[in-house]
This record gives sequence, C-alpha cells and structure tokens, in this order.
Amino acid sequence: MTAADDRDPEAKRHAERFQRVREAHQTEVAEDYVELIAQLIEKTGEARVVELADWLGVTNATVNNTIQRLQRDGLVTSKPYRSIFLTDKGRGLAEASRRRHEIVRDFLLALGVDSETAETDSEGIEHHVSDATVQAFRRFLAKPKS
Amino acid sequence: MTAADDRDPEAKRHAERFQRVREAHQTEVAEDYVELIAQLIEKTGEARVVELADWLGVTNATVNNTIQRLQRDGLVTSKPYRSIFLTDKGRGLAEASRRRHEIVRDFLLALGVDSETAETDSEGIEHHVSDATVQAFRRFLAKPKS
DNA sequence: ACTCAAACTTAGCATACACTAACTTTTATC
DNA sequence: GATAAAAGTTAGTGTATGCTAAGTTTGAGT
Repeated sequence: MTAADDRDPEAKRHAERFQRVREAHQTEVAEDYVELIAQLIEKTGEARVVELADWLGVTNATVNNTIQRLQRDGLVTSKPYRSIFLTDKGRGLAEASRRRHEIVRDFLLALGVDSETAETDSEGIEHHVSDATVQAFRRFLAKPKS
Repeated sequence: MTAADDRDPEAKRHAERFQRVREAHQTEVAEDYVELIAQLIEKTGEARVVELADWLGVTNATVNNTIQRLQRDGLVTSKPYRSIFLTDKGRGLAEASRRRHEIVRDFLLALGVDSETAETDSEGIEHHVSDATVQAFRRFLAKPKS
C-alpha cells in the first residue's frame, strides 16, 4: 500500500470533512423527530402522527414512513393507530438535541440576531455543531456582556 | 377558508422553519460542488471528475451523476471526457458560497474554536446561516477583541 | 502508431424522504 | 349503537444521493 495513499493530503482532509457532514445528514431527521416528539409529549401528553405532520409541515404518510424507520432504528415505539413513544435511546437523543438546539438558539440571540432568524437558523445549524463548537458557544454565553 | 387555517400558529411557524431547512438541503450539494470546482480551477487550471471525487470523498460515478444534475440546473457545462466549467450562474453561486463559508470559518476561529473543528463545522453550518446571521458574524469579527 | 493505464461514462441497484390516492381503524356524536 | 369525520395506514411514484461493476475514451510513453 505504498501507492494507494499518495493523494493530496489536503484533499484527504477535505473529503473526511465532507463525509462527516454527510453522516450528520443521516441523523438530522431522526433528531428533529425525537426532539419534537419529546416536546409534544411534554406539552400535550402524547405524540400523534397528525400533530407531527402539522408541526413538521409534511403529510401524514411521510410521518408514518419516518416513524417506521425510527422504530427500526430503536428510537421510538408505536403500535398501529396508537400514539408514539420514545425509547430510552430516543429520549437520550431528544435530550441531547434539545440542549444543543437551545444553546445554538441562545447563542444567536446573544449575538444580536432577531428571534425569528435565530429560531430558523438554529434549526438548520444545530445538526452541524460539534461538541467543541458548542463549548465555544457556551463560553460566549457565560461571558459578561461587555 | 375559515376552517382550514385554524391550526396552532406556533405549529405553523415551526413547520415553515422546517420547510426552509429542507429547501436549504436541496442546494447544499450544488453549493459544495460549485465552490470546489471554482477552487480547483483557480488552483490547478481545471476541474476534473477524479479530482472532485477525491476532494469530496465519493466515487467518480457519483460525481458524474451530480454534474449532470448541475448541468441540467444551469450551473456547469461539460462535454463527455472533458473538464468541467462553471456557467455565470454557477460562478455567482460559487462566489457567494465561498464568501459565506469563509465568514463562518473565520467567525468560529475568532470564537476560539480549533482550526480543524472550524473547518469541519463551517462546512456543515455554511448552508444554514441566513444573511441576517452572516451580518451578525461580520459585526462580531469587526469588533475589537476586548 | 500501439498499447495500456487512467479517466470517464453507463447501467443497475439501494436508501432516504417526499408526495397523492385509496383504504382501514378509531372515536366522537347523535 | 350507528355513522360520519378524523386519524392512521398502505401502495405506488418520484427525486436526490450514494454505490459497484462493466464498459468506453483519452492520452502518455515506448
């Protein structure tokens, strides 16, 4: 394997970063769903397909589809025509997502971004901030404001 | 249309945000490609399939596929077995993406994030920051450091 | 000018995520 | 308790994004 690895090392690093972004993509939907499911359960006592569809802006059929994948992946449980529950794993992911989401949103607000933008952008950004960046956001939030 | 719109207005706002994130997703790949194509052309004089594949960490076949879509969308031109060129539209998108990407990366660095993390996270974040947030990042960068 | 490796393309496949349309189950109301 | 509306499900479709395997074209070196 002398020949195989003589790629431009910069290209290699670049490619690795992209691969990480692609991986993040695969968990985005799952994170959004479990986060929302947790919120709905907290707020209304249960999470139903129509509610999820309403909050996500997709059809019932799409939600159903996704819920099946989440179930396959061990994040939720649900029986036909019944409401949806989080597994321990799902609850853990929901908690972590919620915390990260809040920090990103609060950080943007602290930076002077208007609240509607902070809500929207944090929704997209939250899935792409590593722990190191979250820590940096936290440090900024902890700092006195001048 | 009295009945159709009596949804929870909070749900409605939430759904709209998600729709925006979903839309951003559709342009992410295009942005990454044209940004990289512009860089390769600048650096080496041309953009070839193998190079793109190498820098993106995907196969040649995947690049080919994507290039065809970009061509359909008017962002690049290319003839079989030849190198890839940006259209005016593609160049415009590449420029805008590069600028936004740089600001996000510089912002993270200024915040104290280590450089490898800044590179990786900015790659994911850049597609989800609105103009308003970019402005906030800019303001922060312009500010004297204490 | 031949030859062969590298580059590129094509075909076929898989998964995620979205949709509509049609159907079934549950539930609320009379 | 019958029935209609609401909720949920299923089937079928489409696009984006990825892959492997097999083929074609180009171009470099002899």
